[in-house]
Amino acid sequence: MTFDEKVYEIVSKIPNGKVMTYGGVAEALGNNGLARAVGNSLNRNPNPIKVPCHRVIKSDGRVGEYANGVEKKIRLLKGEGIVIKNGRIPKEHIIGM
DNA sequence: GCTCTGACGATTT
DNA sequence: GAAATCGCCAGAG
Repeated sequence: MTFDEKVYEIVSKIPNGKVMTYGGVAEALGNNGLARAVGNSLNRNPNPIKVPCHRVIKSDGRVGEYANGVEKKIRLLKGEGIVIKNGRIPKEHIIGM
């Protein structure tokens, strides 16, 4: 299992209507501050269907970036019931806090 | 094996 | 609150 595989596994475990920070995914992997590496793996986005990469946001609550387009990412999140305020997501939606 | 680069994080000013 | 700085790990050249 490569690093990317682990990332996809964690991200695919995120329930509908909830989101997780890059740092949160990193912690779930067993490491702590490798948020960049997590986002990097998602950036290659090998399987955008299996892995809801749009449910992964920054620790600040902002959606961060998206290979498909930030606007698209926000739209998907809103479509799942996520409430975005001023481009930021309430921590209530974030898992692991 | 070294050196960038990157969907980031936390601290400090 | 916003901008700048340093640190972080993984992949590509």
